[in-house]
Amino acid sequence: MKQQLHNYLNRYVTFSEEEVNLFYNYLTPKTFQKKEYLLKEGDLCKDKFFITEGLVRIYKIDLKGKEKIAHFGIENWWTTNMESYILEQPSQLYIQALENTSVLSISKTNLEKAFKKLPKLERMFRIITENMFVAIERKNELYMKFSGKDRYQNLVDRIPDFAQRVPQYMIASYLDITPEYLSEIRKNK
Amino acid sequence: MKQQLHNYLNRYVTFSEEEVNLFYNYLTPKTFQKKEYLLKEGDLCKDKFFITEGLVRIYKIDLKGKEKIAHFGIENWWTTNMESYILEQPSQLYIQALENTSVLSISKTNLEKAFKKLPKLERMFRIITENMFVAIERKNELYMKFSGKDRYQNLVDRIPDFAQRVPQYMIASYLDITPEYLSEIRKNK
DNA sequence: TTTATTTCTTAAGATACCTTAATCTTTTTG
DNA sequence: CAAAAAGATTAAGGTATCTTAAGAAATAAA
Repeated sequence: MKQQLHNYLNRYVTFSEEEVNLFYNYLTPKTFQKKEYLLKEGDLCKDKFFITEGLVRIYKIDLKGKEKIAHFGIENWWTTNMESYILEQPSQLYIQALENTSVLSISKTNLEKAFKKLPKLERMFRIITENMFVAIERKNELYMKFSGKDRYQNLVDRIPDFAQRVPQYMIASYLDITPEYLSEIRKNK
Repeated sequence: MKQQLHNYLNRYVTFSEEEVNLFYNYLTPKTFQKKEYLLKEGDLCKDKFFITEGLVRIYKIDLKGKEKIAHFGIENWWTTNMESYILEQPSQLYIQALENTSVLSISKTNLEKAFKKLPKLERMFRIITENMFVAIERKNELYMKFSGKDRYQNLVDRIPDFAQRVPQYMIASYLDITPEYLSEIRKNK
C-alpha cells in the first residue's frame, strides 16, 4: 500500500522513501464494504481519499428524487467532494463504494500539516488538481458535443470493461440518460 | 494593476509588497481589442491569463460547426485552456475577448521559475485551481439537475446584469440551448 | 443617414429523450 | 433451493428542445 502510494506520487514529483513515510504517517487506511458510504448528503466532507483498491461512485439525488452519478473513482485516484471540503459546507453528494474498497484518507488539517513539513506535496496536489480539472473538462466537452448515444459509444470504446464492473443503470445515470433509453440504444446496434 | 493583483493574491495567501513585485516581474501585460483572440483552435496554450479588465469567452466549435461556449472569464479571474496548457497539446478551444480586455499573462516556464523563487505561489495556484474546480462542478450540477428554462432563470437570478454585457445568443450557447429556444423561454414569462 | 451587419423573434415540423408501467432476467439472500 | 431483491428490456405516448427559414429589430459601419 505504501509502495503503491510511492509509485503514484512519483508520477508527478519525485519523493524519497523517507518523504513518502512522512506523508504516509498522516494518512489513515480505511476499508469500506460494497454499498457502504464514504460520505453522505449533509455530512461535512473533511477528507480526501486516495483509492488503493476498489471502486466508488459520487452521486447526488436530484429534485425528482433520482440518483445522478457525477463521477466514478477507481484505484490510484483521489476522490472527495471538493465543494464541501473546500468551502466547509454540508455535502450535497454521496460517495459510495460499489465494490469493497480500500482508501488512504487524510483530513484537511492533517494535509495542511503535511504541506508544512513537505512543501513538495503542495506542488503535487496542485498538479493533481489540475489533472482532475482537465478530466472534468473533458467530460463536459463530451456532454456538450455529443448525444446520449454517442456518449455511450465513447465510453464503450474507451473503457470496454467498465460496463462489466458497473450495473447498466448506473452507466445510464453517468451518461445522463435514463436506463430505458440506454436499453433502447443498445438494442439498435 | 499591480495593486489589483496584490489584492487578489491576498484573498488566498498573504504576500508582501516585494513578493508581489517579484511575481509581477514574471507577468506580461497584454491588451486585446473586442473580438480579438487570446487563443485559437490549433494553437498551443502556453499561458495563464489573469484578467484585470474586460470579458472573454472560452468556446469550441462542435461537430455541426456551431459555437459552444464553455465558460466566460471576467475581471479577477484566471483563464487558460487547462487541457492544452497542461498536456501541451493543440487547443480545441478559442478564447476570445468580448470587450476590450487587459490581462497579465504568464508562460508555463515563467510560472515554474516563479514557483521556485516564491514557493508560496505554488500554494496559491493550488488553491485557485481548487476553486476553479468547485466552480466547474457547480456548473455541472446545474446542468445535470435543471432544464434549459431553469438554467436561464438561475443565471438571471444570480447575475442579473450579465445578460446586458453579453448578446443573448451567447447566453443561449453557454446554457446549452439554441437562441431560438431561449427566445421562446423569455417570451413565456 | 443610409446601408450593412449583427442580433432577436416567430412559427411549424421534426427528433432525441423521457415517463410510465408491465414483464422478463439475473443476482442476492435466507 | 426458493423467495426476494435488483437490474434490464419493451412499448406506447408525451415533452423539451432542435431545425429550418423567414422576417423584424438593433447596432455598427460607411
